[in-house]
Amino acid sequence: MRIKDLEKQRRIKDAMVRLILREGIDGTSVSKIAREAGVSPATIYVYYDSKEEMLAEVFREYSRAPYHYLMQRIDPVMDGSALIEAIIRGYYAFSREHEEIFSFVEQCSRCPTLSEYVAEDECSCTVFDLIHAYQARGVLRPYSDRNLGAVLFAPVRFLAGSRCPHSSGEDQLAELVRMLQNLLLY
Amino acid sequence: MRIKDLEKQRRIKDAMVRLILREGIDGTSVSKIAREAGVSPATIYVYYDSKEEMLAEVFREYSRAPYHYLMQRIDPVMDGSALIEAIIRGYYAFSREHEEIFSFVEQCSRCPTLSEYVAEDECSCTVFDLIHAYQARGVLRPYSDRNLGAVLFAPVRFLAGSRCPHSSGEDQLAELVRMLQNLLLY
Amino acid sequence: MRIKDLEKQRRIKDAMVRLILREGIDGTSVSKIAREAGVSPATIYVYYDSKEEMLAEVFREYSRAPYHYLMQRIDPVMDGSALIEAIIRGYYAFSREHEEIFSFVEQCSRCPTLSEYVAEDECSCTVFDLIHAYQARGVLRPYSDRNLGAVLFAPVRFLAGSRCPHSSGEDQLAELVRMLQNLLLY
Amino acid sequence: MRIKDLEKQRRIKDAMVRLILREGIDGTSVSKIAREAGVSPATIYVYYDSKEEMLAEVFREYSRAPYHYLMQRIDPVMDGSALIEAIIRGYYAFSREHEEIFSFVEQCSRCPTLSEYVAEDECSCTVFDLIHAYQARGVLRPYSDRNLGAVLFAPVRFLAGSRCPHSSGEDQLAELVRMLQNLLLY
DNA sequence: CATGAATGAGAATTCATTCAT
DNA sequence: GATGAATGAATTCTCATTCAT
Repeated sequence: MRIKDLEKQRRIKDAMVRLILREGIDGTSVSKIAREAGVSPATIYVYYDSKEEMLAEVFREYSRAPYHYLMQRIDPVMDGSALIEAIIRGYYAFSREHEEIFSFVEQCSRCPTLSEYVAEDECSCTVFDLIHAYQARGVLRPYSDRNLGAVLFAPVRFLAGSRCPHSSGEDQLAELVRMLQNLLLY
Repeated sequence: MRIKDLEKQRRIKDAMVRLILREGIDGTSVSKIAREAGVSPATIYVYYDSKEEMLAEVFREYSRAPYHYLMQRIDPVMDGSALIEAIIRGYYAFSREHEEIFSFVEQCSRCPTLSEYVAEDECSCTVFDLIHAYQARGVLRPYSDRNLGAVLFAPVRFLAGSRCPHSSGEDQLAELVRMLQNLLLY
Repeated sequence: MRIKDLEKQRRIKDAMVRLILREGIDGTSVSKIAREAGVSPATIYVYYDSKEEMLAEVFREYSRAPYHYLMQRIDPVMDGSALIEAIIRGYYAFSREHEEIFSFVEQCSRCPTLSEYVAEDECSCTVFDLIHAYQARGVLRPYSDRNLGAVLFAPVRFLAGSRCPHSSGEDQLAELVRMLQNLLLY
Repeated sequence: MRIKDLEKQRRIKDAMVRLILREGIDGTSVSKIAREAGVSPATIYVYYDSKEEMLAEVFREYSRAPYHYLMQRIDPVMDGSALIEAIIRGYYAFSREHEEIFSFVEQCSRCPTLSEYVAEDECSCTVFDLIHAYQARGVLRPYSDRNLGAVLFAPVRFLAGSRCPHSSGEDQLAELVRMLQNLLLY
């Protein structure tokens, strides 16, 4: 027997995510994925039981990705101001550097049949562990996790999603950082 | 004759939006819409040239809906604090009362093939006209429109989209209102 | 709209039955049926909800066919001897003249997923009404319906199914007729 | 080594026959058989050249099974009456005790692409050798083999195949035995 | 205007089989 | 001998759309 080719599975996953960025979840078929990945449609079913399961599984996996990326750019000795800046900029940077993953997760989150596979707050939990520490030290105001998530991540998602040509992304982001520092720091 | 026509078109629109809430954009076909609306598939093509155009047209129309709804609940003589509360609560109320429309617009916004049909800021422009007035009067801080939109609407969209059973929506919302009042008012 | 073409439905049914005679139930696919019928595969789904339902429906319909055919060749004033001969020969004649239907029903009857759609005795009930009359008049021995069915029809089915080149079908049949006359008449 | 091989082949055969009872010949695929047998699909091709050949080979083998079973329950010193009873009851008993094999053979017999692999009369030849002896001794009437086969086995096959809940199988069978004794004995 | 019938193209998935180990 | 991976071809079925009435 041939051993399972993890490299092949990666190609399938990448192809899927790339296609979904280009053509949307509803424009992405198993055969297109197969063609893009350079395998036979049947091969995809060696790795996943169905299209739905494939989406769900990859969705689950990639949901954590931005927060993971984020955490690698955060140093726990930062002061509160730097922390907020790092979160905002890190999250935004991820959306730029991993556009396909970002768009993929966004689309899955909005899809009624998929959204229930992933609980948003499980993905971001390590970030919140960190935030809780800053709250405990009296650096960050003690807002609830959901609202913190709402004001920290949702606005960046919005900026990332709706590209606006007549405004510099940098200035935009800098302003947003300031706003959230005002809001969240003592 | 005219009334009957509009009535039929409305049934089609409603059916589509209802279906998309239930089964997602990629689980919604023309025949299903026709069945749900109680018309023939062919009839849909009397009113729209193609599925894509139908989605785009209704997307365009409904994109404005939440902001329109909002404006009806706002009185220009409110003070800044009440204004922010009205915006947050109004937007949230819309997401509750018109769940299908809300979910439909969300899904279309994330779909690469559809999102370009609608420029987000055109939808909310009347709200921003109002906000500009409050900014001019020195009531609201002079943040850029994009960031204002980002912090006012995106967080509510997030709360509306990710139903969280173990937290009172009301408390959540009240806190968010306070946060944004702190952030945006002088 | 075009009106439903009963002629087209007949072509589909005929094509299916013909194919199943030639290639067996497991060698018969929807596309093959469509090609044989000269329609598009999709058209088949205008008339039937699924392949399974199509088989079941036609099976149900054709299960009665041999008995119906039989009854048309029987005259209630026949004596018992002639009745038995007419039943045997009529049933056999059907198997010759409608080979595809005969084989189709046989195959469906043996298929676990289909056989439950049709109760054998409902198909032959009019024949048994007749037989009961002859039994009541003391012409035919009062054997149970199931065993009567078993000895009247099953042997003919067997002869019809296993073509035997080195024996004249006619002599065979004549002997079988005599046997059953001996068995069933007083 | 040898034992292991035969044991594996047996598992494959059993799995196939079991599946065909449950899901019909057209619902039975090589992979399903492999899963049911606990082997790899590829392993099946170690023992058989193709699916078709596997079916044919097992069909050929199992076609003799009921008659073989039968012969073990028959004592050549029985009188004619007992012989007939033994044949009917033995054949019926086989259909009960080896339901899968019985159904498998039935399905294969009706399948145009398989039926030609097996000549029915070769399977039952030892039974007919016996019958011929009884005929020569003037115990059984000298009907032709085909018609004898037709009235002895086909009716039992019919009873075995169409389970009838509202009639005792035992009474049914007893009556059938009597009928055939009347018919075949002097 | 309205429609059910019809369909070519394509969807997801499974098939029988072969390959590489 | 035995296997899981891999696949081209085929499966059932749905899709968006058009046609004829």
